Amino acid sequence: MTMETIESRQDGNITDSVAERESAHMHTQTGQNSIPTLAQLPQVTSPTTALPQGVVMAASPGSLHSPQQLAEEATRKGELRLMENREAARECHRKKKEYVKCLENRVAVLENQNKTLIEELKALKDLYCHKAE
DNA sequence: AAAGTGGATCGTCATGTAGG
DNA sequence: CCTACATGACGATCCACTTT
Repeated sequence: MTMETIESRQDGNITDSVAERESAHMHTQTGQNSIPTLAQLPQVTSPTTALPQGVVMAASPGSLHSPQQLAEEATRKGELRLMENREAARECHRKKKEYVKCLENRVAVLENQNKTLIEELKALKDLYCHKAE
């Protein structure tokens, strides 16, 4: 792992608040038959998409000439790409987690339905047997 | 108390895909 | 094509819990 990674790592505190947000959202997700696909899950556009400190907008491309300027531009682009992908990964992880929760929810619902149907079937069988006697 | 372990979260890289 | 975005895979780190 790079130094940049280590320095930019965050404590679990942030994830705690995210978990809270997600569980709050879950309670509104009680629709039975429609499990959205991963791609259909809602985007949460966080306000953190602003450029981080230290990432400076480039001058217009036409003003870059020297090798040094080109190198700086390349570095800047690399940093920008990393930052954007970091955001994308966060969002992707969040969506995946939500998707799994949806699936788990669905499993619970189906298990309940199954249980109910089994009981219903048993009751009907009993009824039928008694009538047959 | 220290070491070990498992789960959760995050960041990075590689790759696929859609839109311009 | 090129670019931006989404996502799977993977490794690093943290944290809570258990074992020694």
